[in-house]
Amino acid sequence: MDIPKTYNPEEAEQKWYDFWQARNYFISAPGGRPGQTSENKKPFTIVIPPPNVTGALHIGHALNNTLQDVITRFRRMQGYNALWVPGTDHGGIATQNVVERLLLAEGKTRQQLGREKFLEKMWQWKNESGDTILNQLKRLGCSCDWTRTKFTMDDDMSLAVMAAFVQLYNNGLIYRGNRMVNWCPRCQTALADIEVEHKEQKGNLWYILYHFKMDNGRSGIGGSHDSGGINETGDTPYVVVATTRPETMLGDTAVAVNPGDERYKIFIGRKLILPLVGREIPVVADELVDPAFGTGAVKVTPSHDPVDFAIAERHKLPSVIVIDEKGKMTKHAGNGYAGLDRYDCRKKVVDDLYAKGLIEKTEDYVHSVGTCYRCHTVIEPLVSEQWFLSTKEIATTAADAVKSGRVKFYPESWASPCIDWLENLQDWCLSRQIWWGHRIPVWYCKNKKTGCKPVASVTRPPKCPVCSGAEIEQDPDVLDTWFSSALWPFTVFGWPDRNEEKQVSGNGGNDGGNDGGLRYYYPTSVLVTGYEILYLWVARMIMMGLKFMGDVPFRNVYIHGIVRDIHGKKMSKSLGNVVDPLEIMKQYGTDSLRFVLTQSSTAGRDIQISEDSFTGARNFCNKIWNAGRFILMNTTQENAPRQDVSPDGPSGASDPVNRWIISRYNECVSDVTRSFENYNPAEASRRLYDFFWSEFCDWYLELVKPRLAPGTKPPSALLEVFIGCLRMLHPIMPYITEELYQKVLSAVGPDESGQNGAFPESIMIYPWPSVKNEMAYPDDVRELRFIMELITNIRIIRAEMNVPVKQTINMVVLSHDNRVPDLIKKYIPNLKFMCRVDGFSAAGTKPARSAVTVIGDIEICIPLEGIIDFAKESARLTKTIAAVSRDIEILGAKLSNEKFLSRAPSQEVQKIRDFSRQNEDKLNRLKKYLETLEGK
RNA sequence: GGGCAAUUGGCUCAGUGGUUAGAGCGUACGGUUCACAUCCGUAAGGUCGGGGGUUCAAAUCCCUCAUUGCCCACCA
Repeated sequence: MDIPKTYNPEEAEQKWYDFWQARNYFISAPGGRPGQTSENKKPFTIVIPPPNVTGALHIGHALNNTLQDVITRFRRMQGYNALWVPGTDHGGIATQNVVERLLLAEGKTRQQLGREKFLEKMWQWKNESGDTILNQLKRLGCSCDWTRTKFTMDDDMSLAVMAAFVQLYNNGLIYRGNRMVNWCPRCQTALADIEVEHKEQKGNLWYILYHFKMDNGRSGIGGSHDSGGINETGDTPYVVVATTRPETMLGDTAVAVNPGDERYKIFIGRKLILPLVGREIPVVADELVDPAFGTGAVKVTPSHDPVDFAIAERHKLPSVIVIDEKGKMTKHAGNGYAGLDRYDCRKKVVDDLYAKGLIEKTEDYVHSVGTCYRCHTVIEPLVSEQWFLSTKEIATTAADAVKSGRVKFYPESWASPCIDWLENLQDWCLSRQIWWGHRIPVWYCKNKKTGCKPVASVTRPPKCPVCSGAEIEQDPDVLDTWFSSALWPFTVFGWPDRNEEKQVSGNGGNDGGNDGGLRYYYPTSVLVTGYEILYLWVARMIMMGLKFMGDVPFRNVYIHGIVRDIHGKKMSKSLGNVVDPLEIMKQYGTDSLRFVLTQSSTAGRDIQISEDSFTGARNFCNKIWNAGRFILMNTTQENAPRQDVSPDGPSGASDPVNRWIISRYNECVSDVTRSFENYNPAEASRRLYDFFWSEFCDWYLELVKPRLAPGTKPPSALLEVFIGCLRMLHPIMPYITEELYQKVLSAVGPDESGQNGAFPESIMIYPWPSVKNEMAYPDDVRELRFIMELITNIRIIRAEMNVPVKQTINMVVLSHDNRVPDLIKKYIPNLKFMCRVDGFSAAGTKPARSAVTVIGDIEICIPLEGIIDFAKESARLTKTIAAVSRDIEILGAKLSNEKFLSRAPSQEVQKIRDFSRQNEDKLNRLKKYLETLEGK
């Protein structure tokens, strides 16, 4: 077969992706995929963390989706009815912002367009570019069931969101209230607490004088202020308050102190005159005030600070709104300030206070300010009427589910932050003052006189259902985009419509995917996601899943980190350190990208990569490719095996080399399977890399070469183990494995029956390799290990003694084992191979027997028998004994080498003696310990 | 202020009580007709952040300190 020297990814990728899709391999229904007879397979389900429709595939998506695909493909091969549900999220504010920016480029705003027209634009944009990221996922090889693709604002999905809202509303868990919320002045909407990002910012702490109202009515401004927080010495006593936001003082309605603070006790209840404004405000006592901060007296601005809001509620203080929803000062800010931007106003207030001598001092102060997670504008806390979800009850249930292990986290360390968050959760502000999203399904009676209560309903009632007559209007706000996301694990399966249907039958019929399979697929098996949306999304899904489905949405959560550049910096366009997965796929192949991401993804930890990382992966692809090339060059229709790995192949059982590689292969299967099952694909990929390259290629293929004389059949293990490796590599590197597998298929050709025997039509549906314990050959493994060590030692000695490669030498091998001569004959039977191993290539004229001569035994021998017998009591101890006894074996080998090294420096000899002594010590201590055990 | 994670060779990372602590990249030396120079062979390079403890045995478990990063919090 004519195979190019290097693997060409681009050629293979599109071809095989189309091939898989054409055969419906990705499709899953409760009864299996179309054309598949129902086999009572267990489901294995993943729902995608839906990327925003705005998204273009970045490296984070690539990591997230590669991991999901690896797990899905693995489980599918393992015999599960594997389903990976794809979809996209409407992305609320983020998406609206994108379109608003586009509009702005045309010089328009959404307000100018109006709600209806603007939404048309949104949909138009969504329809044009919303599939971009899904197509990029296909490029990445994702084996999603595309027939189930969902969008959070699809009609059925929207209805489900409405239904969820109405149910919560009717359960009394959703309420409308005037509360302090995080307001983004740029996005012009409320945000949930979790959507606020806190950033350290340099600022100032201004110490402002608030004078007491004098009995005679004077405000006392202009008095002396040479002392600290309180001044009563002059005729104008005052209190000093510290603030980082002086502009909010215009809305102050009190000054608060801690009730236990002796300094201020006598002032509680007295009146102050608010500087610049002249309003009378009281001094109140509240526990929330920290006496140690600033002066211990705090200004209270109920409208613009959450703590102050709470204080005001307790003390029934009035509130004055001085900042509006655009971040500008209101008319209540007073003359000279109204209409100013909040920061301009801050400056002016400070200037004015200075001018009046009312600022005691200014300190530099670093504090964290809340910013909008979508546009990074500084949040303004504002009181406004919003919809809230009361979370206490459902969050507690969710926390319990995590505590009891109904949801397991990988790594476990993420469980407790999740529990903590749930247990301290404040009510969730659900409403957003934007247009793109699920409009809140609450309807108000237009007839104000009747005083009808608002009604929540999935569909629009024709008239007000309360007074059954008046026109109605819908609440203008939309729901937080994360509300629909929280419902995702069951709405994608058709909730609520099919909630009841399939409960009894369990394994529903094969109706080609019309049935969402809610009860069959839910709870899903695993959620794969980054830790950055643990609270935003994961915790909320658990709450909603338990609320609506009565069970957790997923049994396992695999948390991965974020991808950083090689210096540990976050990737960003402005830093220019972005690794573009599309570019990587183009340059190195999709499999290289997937391999790097899989291999470096230790659960829960960030990974650092640079473009260089992909060179190694590409080389690995090429290694696989060339191993395949070599094997295919030796495979024909006549000599090909037609079954899974077996020692009974034509020349398999008779040759210890094959028994060795089969044993090692079996160990590899066992390890890799366990790693995948434990959600550790990184470990699996490293194990495969090592086995394939360092054992299969470096040793087995080299050992096999001399056995491939023209006219002989290659050992069946050669092809069988190779295919086995391809199968295990397939979840990680789907394309190259399929490409090579297909080449094998055509080399093998159909058997007598006209079929490919045991070989399925695609590696994707080839059942996962099983461990065959009956094919473990520990004796052969031990012997081969010895031979490999021997050959390595010969290489070392040659290199150390600067023996040119082409020069043949006489070697003496010392061993304590008199089977060694036979072993060497057995494994290195002919001259050609010997020369290869030794690095002789051209001048290998001497026969093997004179190149390697074996004599004698080693001198060092410490009796171990007694201890070993005793140690049988404990496997752990046996392991230790094995370790120590091996120390001594190696010591023997080193001492043997010493004889070769006729010019070995005395230093080296000393090293060996030290080593010997250390091991004797180790052994003696162990002996002692064992004796004490025996005594007990 | 609270919490979590990390600290292993020049770099990026594996390694959750037991063989001589591993790999990739980088470095040095040597090698290509015969699957692969996207390759092969060999080497150098680590007192596993510091200190203390538990243990026959510690990179691994405990305590403590240090440094870095992240998350949370009503840092006025």
